[in-house]
Amino acid sequence: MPKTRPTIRDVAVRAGLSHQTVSRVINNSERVLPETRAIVDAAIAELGYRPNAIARSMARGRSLTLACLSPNLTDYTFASIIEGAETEARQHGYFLLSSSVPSEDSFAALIEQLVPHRRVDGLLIINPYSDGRYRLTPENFPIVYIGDRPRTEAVASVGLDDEAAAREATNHLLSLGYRQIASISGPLVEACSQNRCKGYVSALRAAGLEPDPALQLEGDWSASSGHQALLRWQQAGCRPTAVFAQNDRMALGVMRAARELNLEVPEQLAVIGIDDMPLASYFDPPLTTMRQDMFGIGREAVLLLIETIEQPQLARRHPRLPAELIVRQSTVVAVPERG
Amino acid sequence: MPKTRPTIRDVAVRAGLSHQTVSRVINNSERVLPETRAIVDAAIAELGYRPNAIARSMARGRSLTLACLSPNLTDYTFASIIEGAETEARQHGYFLLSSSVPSEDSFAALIEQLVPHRRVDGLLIINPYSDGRYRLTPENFPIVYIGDRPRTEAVASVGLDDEAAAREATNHLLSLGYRQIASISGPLVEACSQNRCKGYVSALRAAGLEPDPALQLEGDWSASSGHQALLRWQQAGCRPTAVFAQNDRMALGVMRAARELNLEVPEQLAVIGIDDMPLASYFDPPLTTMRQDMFGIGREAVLLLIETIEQPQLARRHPRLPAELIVRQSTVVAVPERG
DNA sequence: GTGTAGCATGTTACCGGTAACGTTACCGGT
DNA sequence: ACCGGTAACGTTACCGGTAACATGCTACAC
Repeated sequence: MPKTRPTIRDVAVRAGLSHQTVSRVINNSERVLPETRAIVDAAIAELGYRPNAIARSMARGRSLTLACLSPNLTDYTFASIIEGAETEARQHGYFLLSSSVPSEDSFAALIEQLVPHRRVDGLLIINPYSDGRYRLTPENFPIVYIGDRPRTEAVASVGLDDEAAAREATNHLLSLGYRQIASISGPLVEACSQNRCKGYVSALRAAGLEPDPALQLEGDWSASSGHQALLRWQQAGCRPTAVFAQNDRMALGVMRAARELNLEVPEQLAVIGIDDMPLASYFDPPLTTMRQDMFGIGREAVLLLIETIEQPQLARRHPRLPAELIVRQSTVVAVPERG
Repeated sequence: MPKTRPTIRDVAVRAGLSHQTVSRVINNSERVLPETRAIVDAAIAELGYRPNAIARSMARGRSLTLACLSPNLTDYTFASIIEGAETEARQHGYFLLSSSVPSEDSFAALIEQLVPHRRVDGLLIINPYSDGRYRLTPENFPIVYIGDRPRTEAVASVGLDDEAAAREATNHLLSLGYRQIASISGPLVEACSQNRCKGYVSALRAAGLEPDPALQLEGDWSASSGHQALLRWQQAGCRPTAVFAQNDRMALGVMRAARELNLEVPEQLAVIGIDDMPLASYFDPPLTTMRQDMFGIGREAVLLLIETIEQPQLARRHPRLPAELIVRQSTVVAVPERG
């Protein structure tokens, strides 16, 4: 039993053929007689040969590896995107390196390790505009942005249809009769937050309501920022009857603040979020939200990236995926059990 | 401006030296005169040369890549472990492929793609005993198990000190005066669940109490299994005054069921979990739990794996990390604000 | 019968590094 | 003066594949 794995030349010797013929067989080339192929296949099976992926990458000049750079790996939205991307990548014969790059510095350092050294064939970048990292992305290299739409050409992107999702969330509240609808956004440097604000405003205007600037606050996606927002409205004497939070965590913070203020949800304050995070249905009360298909966004991102790698001349696309309204008890009082 | 990146030979020509001398410089070999090194460094800088990682892997026979195989990437415990592992790996010059392998089949397929093809130098396997995947792990290959302790030798492992964590959780409830303490475990096929049960039982015995089998149920880590557990005890006429759930999600399910049964938490039912998941402090009420350092477990796992790769002769270690009690309002009634 | 096209397979070079060994020059000891 | 040792650098082979071109054979047209 040999300690080192057999190579393509070992198989060739065993089959009594050249290593090039073996290469043709493992690459499904046409130019091989069926009986020759059978001989090679038998030799491969007998020796337990598997082509060395590194050597293949070396010869082809492609690593068949992609990387996904995310602010962190633990946030459920990012993790879902990565899971979707990883699944799709594997189906296309690629592997995915997913890396946590909290700061611009770590982002720059990782780019330097991945791109000039040819470790990966392409990059997926989540939330490139959350800080200055978009300025550090390499040029003339296959890249797909996830979340925000690129401000430059030659980079594809994919994300949620933020404006439509926000409009639908706001319309849901409007259809239930709420008129004093407050909004808490993500950081406004992110186009994603801006677009959700747009959707909120346009839904109000379409209903004949003029958006009140005092009812619009900027958060940072965290539960505590949602919590603070409601307290601030309270202190300012605003009395919203409903809150549209641009993500579920902030919505949860709002509900926590409501409890502290002895406001019943949804009777005195309706709350809607975006995401449908794992335990949203276990919140108190269960959270109405716009479900985002983050897994699907990750898959789509990889499809776009592979397209960019294999067909560089194609125009870059920017698909937006729809969100789905999930009605729970944070906007509608519980209905009696059926049956 | 050349389209292809410069190679080590381009640098050699530019420096008027051999490519081997350039190789010595980029590998910090001793045997180079300082002035020669300066010439090479200058040539490298002028050409913007970066060593090709793939070629290096090829020549050295090592990919400098590790893989982490996890049932999924979205569960916060797994994601934290992966983030810790990825961070530590990068600090040691390795990259980490993290893959979602929900089933035994996908696990086997991925192992086949990674190991015989030499894509990675070692494997991190999360929860190998949650199903039969431990039987599919390759032999004579560097592996570290995360979670359960291996039933075979030659594999290192790292995880929480489950028994101690469970003992401390139970002791916390005992110290508050609770005596009817129920327990809901993870799947009992996982050693981790078994060990937490052991800790629970030993704490009760140490307090002079005989554990009641009727108060011990098996869950599956999901919130709904925690929910069902409390309802089942209720139907069976059991009246626990406190519940130790082996993770936070099940604890959340218990609290949801308590609300449906109009049981006040913690006045009529105290609840403690394990993990300290991100929003545990935003649960209603905020959840008392044993904080698990999953990030640290991931880091430690990579250290063990690199040790296994680089010093195969060393005996395998099995460190266990401690948990930390985080007291919140699900076991202790809210204290008045200080100040 | 011969030129030639086409197919199956072989030979050689190459991808970009590293490793082993070779060469040269200089040094000190006797 | 001769020898052995060693530092500094060069030459060649090699890692395990792929790509381009070469070869030998068969079939067919003229």
